[in-house]
Amino acid sequence: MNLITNLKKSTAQCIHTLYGVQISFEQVLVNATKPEIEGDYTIVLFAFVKQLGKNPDVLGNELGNAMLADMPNVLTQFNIVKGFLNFTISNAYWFDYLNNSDPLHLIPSNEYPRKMMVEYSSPNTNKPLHLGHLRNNFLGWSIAEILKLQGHEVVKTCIVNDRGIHICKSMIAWQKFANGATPSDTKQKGDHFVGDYYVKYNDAYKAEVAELVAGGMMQETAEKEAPILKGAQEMLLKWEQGDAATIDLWKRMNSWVYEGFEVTYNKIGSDFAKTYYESNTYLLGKELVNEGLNKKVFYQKEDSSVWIDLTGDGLDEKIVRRKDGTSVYMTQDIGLAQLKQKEFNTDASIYVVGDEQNYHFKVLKLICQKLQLPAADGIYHLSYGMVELPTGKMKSREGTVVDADELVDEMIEISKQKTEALGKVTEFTPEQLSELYHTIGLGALKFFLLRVDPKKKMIFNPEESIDFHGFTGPFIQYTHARIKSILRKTGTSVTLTSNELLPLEKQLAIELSLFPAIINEAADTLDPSKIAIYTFNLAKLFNTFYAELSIANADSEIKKQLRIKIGILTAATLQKAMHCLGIAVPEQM
RNA sequence: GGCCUUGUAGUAUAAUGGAUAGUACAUGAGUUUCCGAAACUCCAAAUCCAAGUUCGAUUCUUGGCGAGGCCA
Repeated sequence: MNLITNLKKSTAQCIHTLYGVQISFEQVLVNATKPEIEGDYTIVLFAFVKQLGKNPDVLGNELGNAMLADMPNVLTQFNIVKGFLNFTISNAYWFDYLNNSDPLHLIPSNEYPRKMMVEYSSPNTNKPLHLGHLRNNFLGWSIAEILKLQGHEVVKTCIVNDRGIHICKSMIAWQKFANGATPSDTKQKGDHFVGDYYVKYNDAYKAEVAELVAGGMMQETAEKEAPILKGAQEMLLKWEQGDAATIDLWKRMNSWVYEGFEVTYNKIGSDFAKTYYESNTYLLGKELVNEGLNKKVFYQKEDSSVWIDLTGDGLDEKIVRRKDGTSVYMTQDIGLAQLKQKEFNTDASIYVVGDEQNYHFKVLKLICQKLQLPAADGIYHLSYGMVELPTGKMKSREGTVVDADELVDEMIEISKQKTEALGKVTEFTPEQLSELYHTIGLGALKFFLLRVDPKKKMIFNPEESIDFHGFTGPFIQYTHARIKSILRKTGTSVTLTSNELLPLEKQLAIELSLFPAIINEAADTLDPSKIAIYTFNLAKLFNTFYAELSIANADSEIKKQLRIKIGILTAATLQKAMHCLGIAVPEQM
């Protein structure tokens, strides 16, 4: 029951009755009319002009009149400008829309709910979360909420990269340099504590390499022969053999990291129905390789390594088992995909992973399809761009990362300062205040990371603090708080009686009516930035409306009732939309 | 070397092939006796280059230049 869809259908229908030509309603282009031109919605005629061999003005007139007759209660008039057919929508339509809209049911219920999995976050247990992880976490959480709002069932999962040579590096550094120290000894968060040893490993490694080179060794050889690297490699072997002491140390250090992660996840609001650990899943997929060989999806080379030939699909040949029988990342991922499918049986599975793995996921999906794994077609890669510094890529090895915990704390601190400076919130308890600072600080941060198209890489300048004005989270939070403040004074029970709408009132009704379509678009394209942009436009429009027209002191009681309803719907829409971005909106700020 | 992504005002961003390329920050000029100024109003400023397809190209195609990534 969406107006734009109805306009498209009517267009297709009228063209059919007028000229006997069948066109699909989806190819009709309907836009919002430019503000300078009279009308609300515009149909672009050019496409049909050619197809029907008609002059645009003649076609526009015939089509316009036919559509007026077809939708008499909705359309009041039309005009034609240079091949654009502009319709004015009746006030009665918008009045009905406002009158019938329920702030608790802004999104129509879904006739085809599905079960979807969103896998996101993917932390490493050798370092704390950084800004790139935040983008990942916010995107994953947001997509999950958007899908939920559409009525789907969503399972959030996380795969933790808790094994491998990089983990052994921080382990060996801890053995060598820590003297048995623990996070509680140094009063550090466990993930930061372990991350520091990862950095220490790299410092020691560099020093050892330099020393070997000074002793006359070739740089390349030195990089392979550094004792601390040898130690880490040995440790990995022991880990794989199940050596008790190694496993103990590994468990101990990982538990420190998980304690730290939990604090961060709580603070930023990430949660998971199930967490998978690579240490449990890295051997998965082995039997799938044999199965693939039997099905002739894979083939074996003379050295007994196993491959898949994807050249027919425009890709390369890809190895799935090395000649020594060990598996590769791809094999594990196929195995994990199968396991997740067994455990949750979802219709679709969305992986939130950086764009450096675009190729990997293309291959993963293709292999799963060729192996005919169930739901292989439902694999989607939500690919997002790197967050870079003005100086280039962030590297945790070199300590050039924007730490997630530090950034979050800084944002909370800034929101505290700004709130105190404005001095508007006076009767809050200390607990309420600290919750408010958290809401605003995280709102600014989340909005900042989600307002950009995910696939674009973004540059973050730590020197410039994240804004609180303009296209930002706090701007929208402020708009919401202001509406709520007014509604507290006017009350929220309303009866609408008049069809008359001023231009700004109508514009708001139009903007509000777009919300369900925006949610669908964001879900279809896996792009929360669509919602951020919409939310900003709605808030901005309301602020203009608010500056122009009084609500509580409206000229008449009729107008007051109408504007209160607009306020109620705007606040509810802002709240829902922001929730989709993982951002809370305060009642006061 | 092969493949993928990307290039819009000083900066950051938007635009299913459609009207005069939208918005924010920063800059400049204004708006508080009235519902919350974290707000509102106004000024100035941009599609990397070249060809092609089209009634129409920021968008599609090809080539060049720049940035980033993946596979060896």
